[in-house]
Amino acid sequence: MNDQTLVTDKWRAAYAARRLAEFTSRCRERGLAITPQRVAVMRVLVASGDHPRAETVFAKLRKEYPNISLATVHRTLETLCAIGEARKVTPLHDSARYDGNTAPHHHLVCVRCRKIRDIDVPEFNDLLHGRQSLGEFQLLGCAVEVQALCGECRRAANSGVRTPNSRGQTHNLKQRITREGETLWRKH
Amino acid sequence: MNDQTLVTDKWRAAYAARRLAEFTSRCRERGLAITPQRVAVMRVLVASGDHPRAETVFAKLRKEYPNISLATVHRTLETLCAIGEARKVTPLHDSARYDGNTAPHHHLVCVRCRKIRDIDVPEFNDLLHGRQSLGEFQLLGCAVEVQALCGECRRAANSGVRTPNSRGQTHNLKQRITREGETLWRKH
DNA sequence: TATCGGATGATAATTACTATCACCCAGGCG
DNA sequence: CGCCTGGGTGATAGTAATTATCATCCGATA
Ligand SMILES: [Mn+2]
Ligand SMILES: [Mn+2]
Ligand SMILES: [Zn+2]
Ligand SMILES: [Zn+2]
Repeated sequence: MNDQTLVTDKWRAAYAARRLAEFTSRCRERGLAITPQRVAVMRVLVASGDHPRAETVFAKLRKEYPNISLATVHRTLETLCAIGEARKVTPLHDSARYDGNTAPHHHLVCVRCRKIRDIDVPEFNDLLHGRQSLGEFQLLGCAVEVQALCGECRRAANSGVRTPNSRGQTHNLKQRITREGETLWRKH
Repeated sequence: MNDQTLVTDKWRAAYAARRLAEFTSRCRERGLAITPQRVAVMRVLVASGDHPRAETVFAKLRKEYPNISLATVHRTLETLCAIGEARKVTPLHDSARYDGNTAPHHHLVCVRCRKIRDIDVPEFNDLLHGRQSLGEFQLLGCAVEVQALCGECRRAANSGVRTPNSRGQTHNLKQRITREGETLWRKH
């Protein structure tokens, strides 16, 4: 883990050009219409090395498309994630989750119901190998989040219920999800 | 990384008892008042193995303290994090952050301004060693989040500006923080 | 036990989405 | 190329999760 581990702007620029070139055909494959807004959101996102939030993408787009709606930006970003053209860096961002366990440990997270279990993998506790800094950054620690499907959700997924957070053309169906193990209903 | 990596309920029960026993003296050291609400939030949190959200803690507390306020629960949970008696599993939960880079990579996050930089550490890409499951969970992947302080924030921290998210006795001072690199002002 | 500053409860305000719905336009068809 | 049609969009209302405000309370110390 040396300074080369920081991804460079140069790499990203070339990567962005390639991804953008493929984008319209990817939409066509998926049956998604190629609208100026959709392309623009993709272009701004893929050109950003800073993991922007919807507001930030919106702000950049407004200069070019003064009439674009923030809702469209939110929708489009979720669509891009759903078709695998983007990812959310913050899959657990919907509400803050607290932990009384201050011992060093890591987490196993069900991507569907967001159940979180503690795991203790000694190997994960020294991933930084005592390294104190990386470029301009002073390193403080690291957290491993293992994405998984819990038993309950695996069964549900197999029986054909769609996974949550996969926004698509059908926003109007209710889905059973569990949050922290409690069962509740949420619109999607 | 075998099944023993899942932390057991038994371990947690013993751990919870110990943490709770130390709690009042820890508050005293920090100059924090020992209120029934504060102790109760700590007790519920440390007894929970499920990384609850504020609402969930609130629901459990209400049975015992019908008059406790949800705001108090939010405040107290943040206080516990600030003094190191708890941690937030979701440090980036405040707004969704998107990434146009779908190549496998991991992230370096400034804990203060929430800048996120890509890092590519080949070693991090095989932490699961091809393992497909853990207990009831089907493993899908994993993400490493390296917590750090960026250069700008390190300088700010050294010059005595308090870190964000450290709720304490002084909620009423404004702080300069940057979000995704943009500079903005936020009340605290 | 009196004092006082931090803590709390009630509630208003804010932030970040998410739903609704009328209208629009991309893409298939002739 | 000019209609059709359903997904896409903009405007806006609604919701969930905090966060701020402030009068009142009460734990800590003297
Ligand atoms: Mn934990
Ligand atoms: Mn990234
Ligand atoms: Zn699950
Ligand atoms: Zn920073």
